[in-house]
Amino acid sequence: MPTVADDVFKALADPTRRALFERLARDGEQTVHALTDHAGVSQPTVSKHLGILKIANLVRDRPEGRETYYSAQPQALAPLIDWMSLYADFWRERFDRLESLLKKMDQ
Amino acid sequence: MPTVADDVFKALADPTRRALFERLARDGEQTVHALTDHAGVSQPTVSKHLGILKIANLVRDRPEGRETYYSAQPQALAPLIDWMSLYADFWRERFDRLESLLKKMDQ
DNA sequence: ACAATCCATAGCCGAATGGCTATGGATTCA
DNA sequence: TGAATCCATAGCCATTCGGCTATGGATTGT
Repeated sequence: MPTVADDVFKALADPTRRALFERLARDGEQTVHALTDHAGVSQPTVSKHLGILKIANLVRDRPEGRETYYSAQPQALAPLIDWMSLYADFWRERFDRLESLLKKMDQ
Repeated sequence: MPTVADDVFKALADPTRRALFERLARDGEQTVHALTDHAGVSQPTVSKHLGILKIANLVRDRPEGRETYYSAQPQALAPLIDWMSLYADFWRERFDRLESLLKKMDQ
């Protein structure tokens, strides 16, 4: 059953990609070069990971001259929220807050 | 950055494993044999996947005679919620800022 | 104009992944 | 007791994955 959530789950399954996403979410839009400086892997590897994150809509790119600025798109986490909502009986409070935030941001 | 969330993300990255978890969460505790009947893969493959889910604490096994009953442990999703909540906070900040800005502009 | 920088793509490689069959121990049934 | 069932493990194989270097187009700086 390949779903929409599949790309997102797979994209976030790798620690390097999660770190890239985390950094973009925390520190805001930045270039591939800036990301590479802190990623601990080569620039082509960073580019490849960003490509996978982009397919999952977790990041967005904004080319500007010879540079490309990437930024996080946390709304792309929504499919995960949807999927987990089926099993979320336990942490109901935390979850409700998160979900309503996402819906607000989606508008 | 290998975190606690890593096992959970990796475990859920595979569609077959997600389907197993979904079925256990939806229909409750059941044997490997019952799971195999609906998984579309062989029994050893199901067992292997269950092993990975178990390492991530997403399922629990209860041997009984020659059978083994598995059940879902949705609490194991908590690390994912926690991870995502980091970005919920991030969103709320920005959202709150935007909201207050809009109010100011409205005056 | 030339040199340097940024980044994406291509191509390679070893390790991990997800599937299978074969097997065998443990249990249950006839 | 003997046959059948349940399930985990082992071992195999093809594919995917995550890293690298090499390269080259585009842009920017000198």
